[in-house]
Amino acid sequence: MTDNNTLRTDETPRDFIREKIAADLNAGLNDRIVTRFPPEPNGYLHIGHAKSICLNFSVAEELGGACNLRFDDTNPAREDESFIRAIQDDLRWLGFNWGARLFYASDNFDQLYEWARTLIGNNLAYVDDLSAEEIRERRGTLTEPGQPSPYRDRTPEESLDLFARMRGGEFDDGAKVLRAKIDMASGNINLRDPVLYRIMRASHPRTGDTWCIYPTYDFAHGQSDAIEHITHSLCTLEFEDHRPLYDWLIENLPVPARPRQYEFSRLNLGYTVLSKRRLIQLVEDDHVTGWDDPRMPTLAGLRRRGVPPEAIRDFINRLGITKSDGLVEMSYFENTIREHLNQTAPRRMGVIDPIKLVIENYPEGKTEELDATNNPTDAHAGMRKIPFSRELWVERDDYMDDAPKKFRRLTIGREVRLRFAYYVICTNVIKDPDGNVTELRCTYDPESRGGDTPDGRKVRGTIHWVSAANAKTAEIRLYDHLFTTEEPGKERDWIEDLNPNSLNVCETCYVEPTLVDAQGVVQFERLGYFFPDADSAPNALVFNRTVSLRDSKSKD
RNA sequence: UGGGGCGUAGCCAAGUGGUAAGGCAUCGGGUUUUGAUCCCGUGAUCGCAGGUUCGAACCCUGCCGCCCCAGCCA
Repeated sequence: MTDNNTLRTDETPRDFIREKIAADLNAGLNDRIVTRFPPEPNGYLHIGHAKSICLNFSVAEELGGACNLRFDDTNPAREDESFIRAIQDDLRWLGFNWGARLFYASDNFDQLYEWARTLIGNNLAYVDDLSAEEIRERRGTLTEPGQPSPYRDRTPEESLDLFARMRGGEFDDGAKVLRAKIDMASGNINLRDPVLYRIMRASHPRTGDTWCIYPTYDFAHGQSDAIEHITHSLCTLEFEDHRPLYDWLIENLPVPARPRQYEFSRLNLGYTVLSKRRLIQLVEDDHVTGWDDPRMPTLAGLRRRGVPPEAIRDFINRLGITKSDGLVEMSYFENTIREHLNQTAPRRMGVIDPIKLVIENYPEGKTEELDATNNPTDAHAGMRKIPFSRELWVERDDYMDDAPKKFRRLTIGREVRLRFAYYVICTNVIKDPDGNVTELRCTYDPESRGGDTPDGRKVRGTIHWVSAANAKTAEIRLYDHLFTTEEPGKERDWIEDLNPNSLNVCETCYVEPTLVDAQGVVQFERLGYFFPDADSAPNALVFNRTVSLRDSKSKD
């Protein structure tokens, strides 16, 4: 790809971010690129994060630079060690590596504290005794300027003393904060004396009880970037109007580097939610089984569902990087998943909603082995043997009474092909007292073994099947969108848009015997792609439907 | 009504003054032992209105619409 010492600035950049970085490089502003991915360990990574991850890591790799993983762990009240581990697992699974470049904002707590003192000493920050509510009341509104705190003109000496005592634990949580002294009348509310430090007695996953004051994200982020010598701090649009604050801090502090921040729009996907707050609520209120519930848009959920990491990266790359917000169709993502799985997933047969099919003229007790291709799109995938016998399981909706002309499957008198096997004609159906079909009776043409006949006659449909005597029972979990609307919360409370039918567990399904030790994603022919769930065991198979196959029959 | 952004076909998105890439979807058609795959074809004058220019999606002006910001969250 790229040799480490060559900056690839000659190629046409793929997006405006890469374009700007190339310009910075060509202008001699940097001689090496360092980016970073800075998650807060208060939840799992989701596909929206994948956009930032792919951008930050890929840009660095393309330019022979480096990308740091930094946990922005400035709020111990919400952060947890388990998330730190999970985030790293997900990142590795996605295919990115940070080597030894693992950092924490908390690594910088001592430095940050000293820099806070620097600001105070230079009369650029002060300790404020106002309560959170009083600060809010004086912040002003979008159209009215804020009012200065009565403590704003406290001397640096007094603030320094108070700040040290805040650290020393003399004051209650929330009793005092450290604020930057910028401009209470600024149109940019982030510049109206933002809080830099707050008192919070919470045990920190990394620093334990060493501190009872913690820097806010706004104070920690830019300085952490500078300490790590990040050259390009790539983040999402909502931080665009924090940039003036970050720049102000960088200009007023003796930092070792000047990172440049560029912003891009975050990913929005239809029929799901990608906000940390909402995902946390789904997990905590048990609307899903956990962060790795296959319906979740988390990387852990997608992994459990069977989505290959390559498909996620490909999807992200196809979207591009811009500053315009949009809503990407879920079907676009699904299509990308299919594209990858179509190339790689071995084909198998399985019946989700089984109905017995008996071939009346096939010898009882006979079993034969038939040849089946493992993947018609991959010549190297080879063949396998599948057992065939008199009694089979077929899909319930592959039979229909009084079927219309376009129906290409089983109905009395119409000949269809059993995939890789024989031509059969349905001669009779058996129904229960309620009129439900319980069994299909057919006859087969022995000449059609393998799926072709010597006379070359055509058949309009091909259906999948599993030999009843040899089938393995499996539970198959079918997933639908987590929400019933493309934009949850647009018309009402987003929780009300949850799809009550997002999970459909089919407990008695039959799959071909080769599936007892299935490891990766397989395609059940005509149905979709399926992945063994974490709950699956050889004697109790469980498959998750990763995604269905495209289906044009519903459109005629 | 303050500040910061965005607005090119249903969706994503190229385009940076010279006469609208590409992908996905849609709709036709072909191939096919998965109604899958694959192959071919199919759509926009660029939010609106003015202006500058021989010429504008790209420059200027004025509107309109959408998103973000009033956490001691990130």
